[in-house]
Amino acid sequence: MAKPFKEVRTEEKLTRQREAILRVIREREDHPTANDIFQAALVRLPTISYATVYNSLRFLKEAGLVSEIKFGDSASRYDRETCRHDHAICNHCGKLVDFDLPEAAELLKAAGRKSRFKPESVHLTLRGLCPECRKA
Amino acid sequence: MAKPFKEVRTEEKLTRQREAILRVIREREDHPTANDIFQAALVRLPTISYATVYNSLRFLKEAGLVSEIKFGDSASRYDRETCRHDHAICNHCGKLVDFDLPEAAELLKAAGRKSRFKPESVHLTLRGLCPECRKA
DNA sequence: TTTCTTATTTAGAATTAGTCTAAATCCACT
DNA sequence: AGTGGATTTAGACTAATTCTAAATAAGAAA
Repeated sequence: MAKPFKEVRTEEKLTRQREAILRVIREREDHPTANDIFQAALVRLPTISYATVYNSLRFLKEAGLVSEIKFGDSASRYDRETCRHDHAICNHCGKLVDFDLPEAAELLKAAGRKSRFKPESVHLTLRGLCPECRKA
Repeated sequence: MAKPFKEVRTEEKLTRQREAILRVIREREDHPTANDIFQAALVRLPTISYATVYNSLRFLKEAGLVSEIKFGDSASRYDRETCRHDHAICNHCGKLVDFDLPEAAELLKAAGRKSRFKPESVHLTLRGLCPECRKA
C-alpha cells in the first residue's frame, strides 16, 4: 500500500537542506524531535546547522508538508502526516501514536457550543497504556 | 455561590510559601504562569525565590490542589480547577478558557478503541475565536 | 531549653529548546 | 564575470525550568 504523502510542488523552493529534512521525516515511522532530525540530517549533509533545521521545519510546516506536534513536556515532534488527527501517549513508555476519531466534526461543534468560541480546530489527546505496556 | 475548592488536609505540609502560592492561584480568575505567580507571591513574601515557586507548584499539583496546563507554546499555566475539563484557546488574542464536555466518558472509550491504548484520560483542546474576538 | 534530624527555602548556576544575528554562500539573471 | 535576493551557517542569546549546595526552619528527643 503506497503512502499518499502530499506532493511537493516545484514552485516551493525545496533546497538541498529542506529536502533532506523532509526525507528524514518521511522515512521515519515515529515522530522525531528537531534534534533527532538534526542528527539524521548530519549524515547526509555534514555541514548542516541547527538553525537550518529549525528554519526548514518552519518552511515545511508553512508549505503544509509536515506538521508539528507540541505537548507541554519536552521538545516539539514533527509528523509527516498533515491531515487532522489525534494522538495517544503512553503513560508508561512515552510512545506516541496517531489515530483519527471520526466524530471530530461533531466534537468541534459541541466544543464550540460549550465554550462559546467560534471553533476552528479541535485536538484530542488520549493518555493511557500502549498495547505493549498494558500487558506488563 | 461558594466556590467548592478542594479542602486543604492538615497532614499536608502547607508551609507559608506554599499557602501563599495556593492563594494566588485561587484568587485569580485566569490561568497564571509560574512567573505571574512569582510576581504576585513576592508581594506577600518579599524573599520568596523562583525555585520555591516551582517546588511549591509541584507539591500542590501532587497534593491535587492545583493543576498544570501545558500547551506547546510558552510557559505552563496553573489552574485552581482540578476536576477533568477541557480548554479553548483563542487564535486571535490567546485567551484561555475552561469548559467541560459531558461526552468525555464516551470519547475516552472511542479513543481507546481507535488507538488500541488502555485509556486513562482524555484532554481536548479547541482553537478558535473567543466571543470578543469573533465580533472584530 | 539544647540538640539532632529532616524538610524546605534560597540564590544562583546549569540545562534545554528554540530564536536571532550577521557574515558567508548560493543561485538565478544580466 | 557581476549583482541582488534568498538561504545557510556558527554561535550568541533568550525563556522556561531544573538543579545544586548552603542556609534556615521546624519537629522530635534528650
